[in-house]
Amino acid sequence: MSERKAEQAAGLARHDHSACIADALDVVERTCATEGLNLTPVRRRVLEILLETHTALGAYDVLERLAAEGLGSKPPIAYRALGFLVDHGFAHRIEGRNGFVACAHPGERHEPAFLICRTCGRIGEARIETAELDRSADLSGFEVERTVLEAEGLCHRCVKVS
Amino acid sequence: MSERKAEQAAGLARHDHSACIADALDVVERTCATEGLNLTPVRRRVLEILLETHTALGAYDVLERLAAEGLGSKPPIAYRALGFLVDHGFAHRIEGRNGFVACAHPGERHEPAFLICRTCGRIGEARIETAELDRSADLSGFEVERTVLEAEGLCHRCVKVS
DNA sequence: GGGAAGGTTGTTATAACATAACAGCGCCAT
DNA sequence: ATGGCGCTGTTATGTTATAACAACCTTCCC
Ligand SMILES: [Zn+2]
Ligand SMILES: [Zn+2]
Ligand SMILES: [Zn+2]
Ligand SMILES: [Zn+2]
Repeated sequence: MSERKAEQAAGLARHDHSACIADALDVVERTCATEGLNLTPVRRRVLEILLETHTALGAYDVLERLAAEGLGSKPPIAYRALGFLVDHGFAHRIEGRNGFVACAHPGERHEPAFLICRTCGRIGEARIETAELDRSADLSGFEVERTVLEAEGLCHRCVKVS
Repeated sequence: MSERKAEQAAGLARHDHSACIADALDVVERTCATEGLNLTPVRRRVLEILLETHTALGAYDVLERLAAEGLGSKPPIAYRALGFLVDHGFAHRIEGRNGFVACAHPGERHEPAFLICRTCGRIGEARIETAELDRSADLSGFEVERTVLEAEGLCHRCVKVS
């Protein structure tokens, strides 16, 4: 340990969001192409909807958008598309909010960690760090398969305001 | 950093569970006494119910038990008691399961981390380690207030079986 | 072509989780 | 005694998620 560099969480800092969306879509399209995944119109549209904002959207929020566009109006439509995106790492579920965000690092194998602003709802995605938990798990003979790490607090903007 | 010792997660290892329950109840009772908290019959009973098992119970599981004992039959009864326990650190919410567990370290100020077995459902509670996340948060100017850390996998028993 | 298999969508219905809002009651301090 | 406060009781409703099955399409094989 020691000199590993932490990096800024993606999504919270000022950035070119149009490029952010275009890049993500591009990576997901390529990944689906090379891995034989079927990025259907509904799935693609749900990804676009998630990409519009760095906040967590509920399945029913997404569904409302889909319905307005004639792409489906029943819960399973939204849940299935979201399930596809989450299963393949193109989106993540935010447990603390019963919601979903587009992945900020699609195509890179990673375990995500989130910084969630309780005021404005914006979410930054970092990479995970669980060294001590892993040690604790080892001691218990526990085999970790998946880790949920969500930090709630105030983003740089909302800290100033409060 | 460096020589900090990781500890085994509480709850997964073999232990004297009767003592585990009695100790927890005792600590909570003392804490309530010294802090002027009102550990009412419903609240105490809900804590006991949670303490019976190191797995996550849903609010409706708890409610069923309460109802069978004539202590209340409507959702708010369970949610309010669970809310009290969580607010004062006597129980924790497990986001990934929409459930609740009794705290394994009541009375000690701590941020919990959980090891959740996907097969048997047992949950171990460790203390948290988020050094790198905190660094990442700092870089983003993010002020962390609360952290959810839940690792899912196989406990030592279930690893052997599979 | 016929037809089975697999994958996606469409739809109904219901399950599971959570809270708003208000009424009533006991306690206790003014 | 009465007004405030904290807790419980209750109704009603809101929100999130899934089971189950029907319909349709493409692919692939006979
Ligand atoms: Zn962006
Ligand atoms: Zn914010
Ligand atoms: Zn125990
Ligand atoms: Zn297990």
